[in-house]
Amino acid sequence: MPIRAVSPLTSPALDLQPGLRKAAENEALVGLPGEVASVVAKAAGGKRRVRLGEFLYRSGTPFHSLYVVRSGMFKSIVLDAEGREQVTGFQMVGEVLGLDGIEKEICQSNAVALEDSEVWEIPFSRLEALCRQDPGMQRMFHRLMSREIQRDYLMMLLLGSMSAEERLAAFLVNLSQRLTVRGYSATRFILRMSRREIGSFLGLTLETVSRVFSRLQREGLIRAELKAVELVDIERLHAMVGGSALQAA
Amino acid sequence: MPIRAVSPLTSPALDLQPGLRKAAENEALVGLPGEVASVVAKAAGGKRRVRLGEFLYRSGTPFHSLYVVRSGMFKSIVLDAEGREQVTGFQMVGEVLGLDGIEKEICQSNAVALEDSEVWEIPFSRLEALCRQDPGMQRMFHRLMSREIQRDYLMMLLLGSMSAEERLAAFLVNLSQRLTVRGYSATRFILRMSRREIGSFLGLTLETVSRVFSRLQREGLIRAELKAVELVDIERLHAMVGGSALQAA
DNA sequence: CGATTCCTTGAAACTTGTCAAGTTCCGTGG
DNA sequence: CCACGGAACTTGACAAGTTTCAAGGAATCG
Repeated sequence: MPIRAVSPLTSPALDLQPGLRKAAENEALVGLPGEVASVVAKAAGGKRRVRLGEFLYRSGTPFHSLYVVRSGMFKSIVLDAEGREQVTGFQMVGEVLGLDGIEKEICQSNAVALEDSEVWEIPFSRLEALCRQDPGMQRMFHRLMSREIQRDYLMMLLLGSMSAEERLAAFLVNLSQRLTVRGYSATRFILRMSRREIGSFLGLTLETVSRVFSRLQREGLIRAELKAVELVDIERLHAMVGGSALQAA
Repeated sequence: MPIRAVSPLTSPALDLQPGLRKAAENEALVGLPGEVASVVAKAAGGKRRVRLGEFLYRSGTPFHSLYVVRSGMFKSIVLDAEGREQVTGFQMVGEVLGLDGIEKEICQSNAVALEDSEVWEIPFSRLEALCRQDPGMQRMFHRLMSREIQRDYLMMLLLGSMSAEERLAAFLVNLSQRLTVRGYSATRFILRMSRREIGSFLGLTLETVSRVFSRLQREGLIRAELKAVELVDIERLHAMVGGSALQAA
C-alpha cells in the first residue's frame, strides 16, 4: 500500500499558530510562522512567480531585495571555483531568502525553485527604512538574521560531527517540525528535493542518502517510497539527533 | 632552526587599511577591520577582560550585548545534548561575538578566550537605538550579520564537501588573510588553538589534523612546529581550496 | 512512448576515525 | 632552577564509515 502522504503543497493548513490568527485574516499570510508575517504585511513589494527549476536569483547578480516564500519551496546553494556545490538550505512557506546578499549588495548564493513557487519581494531599502521607524519591525528583522545564524551553527554541528544516519534523522525531524508549525502532518510528507540535493545539504553522496533511507526503513523508523516519507517512530528519530534537531528554522 | 613566527599578540600593526587611518587616531581602534571600527566607536559600552580559558558568555544565560574583540582571541562553540561539540568560529581583533543570542535574548553558544583577551561590550539595545537614528550605522550592522551568514555558508561548503587536506589549507589561508588585514605577517603566525579545537572547527579528529599538518609539511606547503606555522607555498595552498578560502571574515 | 533522470543496490577502494603508545611541551611546586 | 605530572602532539596499526564505480530498474517529462 502506498503511503498516502499529504503534500505540503496541496493540503490546507490544519491549524494556525496562536500568533497567526490575526495575520491569517489577510488571505496571503496563512501559514506564515511568527514574526515574518508582519514583516511581509508591512514591507512587501511585489509578488513573483518562479517555476520549478528557475532561479529566484543568481550568485554574482545585484542584490536589491529579500524574498519571503509565499508558496512552494526553494533550495539555496553556494558554489566554489572547483565546481563544488553545497545546498545551504531548503526554504518553505514563510522563510526568507537572500540574507547573504546584504553585505556586498551582490547575491552570494543561488536560489532555485524546487517546484512552481511564489515569493513576496521585500525591497531591502524599504525594509531598512521601516526598521528605522518601527522598533518592533527592527527587532523582528534582527531576530530573523540571528535565527539564521543559529541555524547555520547547528548545521555546522551536523556537518562536523554527526553520522550519515544521524544527519538524515535530523533532516527529517527538522522537516517534520517545520511542516507541523505550518499546519501540515508531522509524520507524512512529500520531499520536494532529490536524493542528490539532500546529500549536498547533508554533506553526503546521493548513494549514501539512499542507503540510509533504506536502513532507517529496515529498522522501522520510517517508510519511504521515493519522495513520499512517513515517520513511523518519530520518538526514536528525535532521540538519534540528541535534541539539537536543527530547530524548526 | 625554529620558525621565528610573529605572534599576532605582540606584533605591532604594520599597516592600516585606508579606511582606518581616521579611526586609528583613536588609540584603541588600531587594527580594526572596516566597518566595525565605527560601530565600536559609537556604540561601545564598557571594556571587559577575559583570561585564557574563561567564558565570555555561556549558552543559556541572558543575552544583553554583543562583543567586539579588542585584543586576544576567542573560540565560540555549540554543544548538543549528546555532548557533541562544534567550534563555530575563532574570533580575533575586531570581530564580533554573540550574534546568535539576539533572537531569543538568550546566549545560544559559548565563547571562550584562547588567551588573555579584552573585548568591548556593545549593549544591544543601544546598538538598535543607534541604528534607528543613523542609517549608516544601521547599514553597517546589517552588513555585519550578513557577512556572518556568508561565512557560515562557506563553512557548510567546507564541512560538506572538502577533504581533510583542503579543510586545513582553507583554515590556514583564512587565518593568513585575516592576519594580513590586521597588519600581521601573512606567512608566519602562532596558532592560539589546539589541534583538537582546529579539528572541532573543521569537522575532523585531532589525529587527522595532526597528520595533515605533517603531510602538508612533507609536501613543502607549510612548516609547522606545534603552534608556530609558516606558510611556505601560499600559492599552492590557495589553489587547493579553490578561491573560496572562507574569505577574510 | 522513448529518453532521461532519479533511485537503489552491490563490491571494492579510500579516507578518516579509533585505539594505543611514545614524545614533547608546559605549568606547578619543590 | 629543576623535577614532576598532566596536557598536547605525533605516529602507527587497524577498523569503520563513506565514497566511488557500476549496473539495473523505476519514475517522469516531453
